[in-house]
Amino acid sequence: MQHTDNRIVVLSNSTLSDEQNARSIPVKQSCPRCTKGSIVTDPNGEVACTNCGYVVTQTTEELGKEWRNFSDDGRDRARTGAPTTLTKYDMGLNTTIGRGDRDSSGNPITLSMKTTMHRLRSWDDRSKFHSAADRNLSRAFSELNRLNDRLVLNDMVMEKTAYIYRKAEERGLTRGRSITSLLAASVYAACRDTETPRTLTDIASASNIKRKEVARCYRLLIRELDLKMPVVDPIKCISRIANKADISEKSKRKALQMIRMAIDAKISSGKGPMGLAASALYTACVLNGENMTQDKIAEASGVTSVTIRNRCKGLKTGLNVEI
DNA sequence: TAAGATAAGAGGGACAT
DNA sequence: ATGTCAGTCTTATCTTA
Repeated sequence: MQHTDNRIVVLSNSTLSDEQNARSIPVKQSCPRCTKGSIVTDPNGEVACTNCGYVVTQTTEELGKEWRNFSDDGRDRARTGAPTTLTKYDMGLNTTIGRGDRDSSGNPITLSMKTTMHRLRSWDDRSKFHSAADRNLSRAFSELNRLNDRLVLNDMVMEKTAYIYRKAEERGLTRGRSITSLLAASVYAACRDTETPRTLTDIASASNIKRKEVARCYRLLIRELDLKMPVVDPIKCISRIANKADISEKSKRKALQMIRMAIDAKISSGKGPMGLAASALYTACVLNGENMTQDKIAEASGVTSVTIRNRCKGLKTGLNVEI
């Protein structure tokens, strides 16, 4: 809210920062109507004149309870049901005919009414999927739940996956492709986007789809939906591998330092970040005299020991490191 | 047993046709 | 659209210390 001379401009609270809000609500201001009383904000958030009761704002926040009571005994405090989510084909906003066999007054319903209700319920269920797209989404999201069981994804990734899949469905990318592979690709994209550490191989094995198929669909999504993915940072890979392989803090720091040098020396471009991180860690361990084999790091990082050796060669020549 | 070397092959990106 | 090419990464196998 803003007071300018004797005009009062009411602004939506959301357009103001907290600081602005704090500054713009006056403690005392003379009333624009009676000019005798003063405008104050009462405990309920209502801004009104103390003399004539003139309310100067209509956009006060509701400060009372936000739940409602749907039962007689007052204990069933409900809000508005489950939150909406993109991971349901109808965003969780459906209505269903219940399965109870009593009417609204609690009396048992007759047998003929029971069969009628049963028939109505069937048709209600059948009419749920309004389009092929709804059916597609419904199947995709039940698949998503299965994947979630195996990959343990958080809500953020789930919602992001659903968002990406919906976009893909809108663009007609589902035509001629299996739901599962496109969904797996969406999951991978969501993981990449939220920087959740899941490899293509993880997702491929969880969804029983060949790695290259998931990769192909993933690239399709990136291309068709213009998705911008954060670049996988070898520095982030370092701590992941180090944790998995139980590598000391000292070697971790050393590896980080080497990665930074490698990036500066421009010998990192075109190389897989995991291989780079793995080789830096291995080299760091050797330099610190830690007992660590290439195979252990290879296992922890998901690249082969051959790759580690090749990257090590590059690091040695590029950074003049002697082992 | 770990490390290193080598070979063959897969798959994708860049580029030319 | 299709083919070629350089470069990366993988699997497999063998040698060396």
